Amino acid sequence: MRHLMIYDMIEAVHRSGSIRKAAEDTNITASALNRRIQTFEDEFGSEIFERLPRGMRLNPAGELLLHHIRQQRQDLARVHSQVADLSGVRRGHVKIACSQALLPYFLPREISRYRAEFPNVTFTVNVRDRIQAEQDLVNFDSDLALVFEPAHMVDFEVLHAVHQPVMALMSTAHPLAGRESLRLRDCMEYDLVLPAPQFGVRVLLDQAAAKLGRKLEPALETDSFDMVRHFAAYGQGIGFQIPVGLNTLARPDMTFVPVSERDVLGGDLYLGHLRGRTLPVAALKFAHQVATALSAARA
Amino acid sequence: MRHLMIYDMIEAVHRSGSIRKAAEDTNITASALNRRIQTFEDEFGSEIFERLPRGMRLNPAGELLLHHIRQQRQDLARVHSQVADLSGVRRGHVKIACSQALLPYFLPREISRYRAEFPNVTFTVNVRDRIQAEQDLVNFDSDLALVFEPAHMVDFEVLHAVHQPVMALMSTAHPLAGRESLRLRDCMEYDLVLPAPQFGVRVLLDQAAAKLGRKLEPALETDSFDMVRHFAAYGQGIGFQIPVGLNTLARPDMTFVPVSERDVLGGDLYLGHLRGRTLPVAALKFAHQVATALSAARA
DNA sequence: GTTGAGTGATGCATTTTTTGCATCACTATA
DNA sequence: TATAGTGATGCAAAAAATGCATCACTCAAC
Repeated sequence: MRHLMIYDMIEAVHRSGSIRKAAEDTNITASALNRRIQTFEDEFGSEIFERLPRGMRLNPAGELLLHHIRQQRQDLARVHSQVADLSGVRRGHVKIACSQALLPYFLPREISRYRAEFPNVTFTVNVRDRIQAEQDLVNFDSDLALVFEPAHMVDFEVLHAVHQPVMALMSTAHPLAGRESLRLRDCMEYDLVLPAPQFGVRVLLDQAAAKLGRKLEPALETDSFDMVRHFAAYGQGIGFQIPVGLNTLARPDMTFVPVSERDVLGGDLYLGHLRGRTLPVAALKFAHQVATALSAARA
Repeated sequence: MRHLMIYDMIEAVHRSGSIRKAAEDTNITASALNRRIQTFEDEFGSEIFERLPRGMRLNPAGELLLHHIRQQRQDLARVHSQVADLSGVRRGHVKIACSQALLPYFLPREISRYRAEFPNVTFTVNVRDRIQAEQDLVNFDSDLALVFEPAHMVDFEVLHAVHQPVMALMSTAHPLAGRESLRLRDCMEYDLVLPAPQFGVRVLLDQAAAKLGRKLEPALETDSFDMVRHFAAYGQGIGFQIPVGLNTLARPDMTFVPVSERDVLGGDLYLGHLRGRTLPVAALKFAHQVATALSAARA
């Protein structure tokens, strides 16, 4: 798409903040790039960059244009994807922003299942918290977001939602292993290993503890869900996670016990995309597969 | 926007159905145009035109692309409009598809009121029936539609709706002139002048007559609302129209009497745009003005 | 202050791309 | 079977984009 090169150039200047740096990324001379920008501004009818002594910065007009550029590029990708689908071969690239819990089991399984059928579709997966994920959609950095307990949902259009109770995880040797269900106050008798306060599971647990007039004092607090699992597996601590982040078969040395909904209500896992967007076929069909898988997993 | 020239060329070829004809419209040689199309198809990754012995026709991939082109052009117009608004001067072009009833009084008044404040905004007004209006929105041929009793409303996003009772119009000399309200069967004693069957007002009247077990037999049936008004003014016939298509001041020789809602329920006049679209500032603000005017007129 | 390293802008020669002309191969229609 | 329409293409000319060298300017460090 040679005729859209100017858009790449504008984005490059925006990213690097200077024509000279952007020129390197674009494999072009600074003078050529400079004149492309100038010519474009002439045609566009107004400047899109502020000229600062230290470089270039988008002005408000440029910000509006940038959003248009991203949107139109995404829509072109959608067209490409649909055209490929016309000829029976599904092609495309799917960008996903997701909560950490989806990383270890769920997404790898779903992606490889999908790629078994459509090997020409490639994926990008980025870990994003509840706020960043939505921002990613707005900036067209991601096609799909899969988020536990999202924050705003303003620009978020829900494709599918499933309820996720909070599960306690522990070594099979743990005194509480084998119970059908756990009360939160039972857990608090033992060492706790909790995700950092910004994560959805932690927010739910904190709220539940507050309701009991208690405060959770974790033995280990981490921003890595991997760490939570491993510490719970080898130590005597109790970790917490939602079902989609767990896999019974993969961890015979661990037990997963639901925390009673009388204490912790659980939260919702949302699959969605940017409000009003038309997804490329590849992304849309993957979303359907994920939605089906989520429903099946719950049952 | 030189870099979007290729899109104009593609549309030109699509419209004229042949490279040679399109070349004339584009002020370019057929050979140059031909090679631009070929180069584009190479970059795009698939052909977008079928080569027929009699010319070129878009293939399915081309249809998808064409829709993208129109959409992105409209979105660029939106950006331009918003950028102009940034500098305080509102610029832009507003394309309106509307029912015939809006033409004589309502739209001219609103457009000139708007242009008094924003003289740099220009307008296109096209008369479209209830089905065509929605199609216009889908093809990005119109920004706004103002339709009485729309048909599908699938791709139609409603900005505003007002109820419009059906009014009977007649010369002040007509025997029924001066009544506060009319029953449909009273009208049927006299010559009727009705719009053609596809129009909203007619549909409502036909339904009402059917409910009475009668069938309307107009003395004059026409697809021109102008004709309805004039015939009713000079002859002894009774015409029908919705309030927004009438202006008491402009026609002292005519009387407008509401038809009882016990017979004819009236219909709704909808203002809207293509579902999911972001309108240019010029169009959006005009829509607000129209919405306000419609509400005020009803009161 | 002075200096130096960074910025964007610009004149000019060179390279690349686009265009126009002439012509070919093909196909319906009369 | 002639004819008038279609798209495709080789080649030279025109136009556009690029690269190099350099200017004018700002800001931070000395």
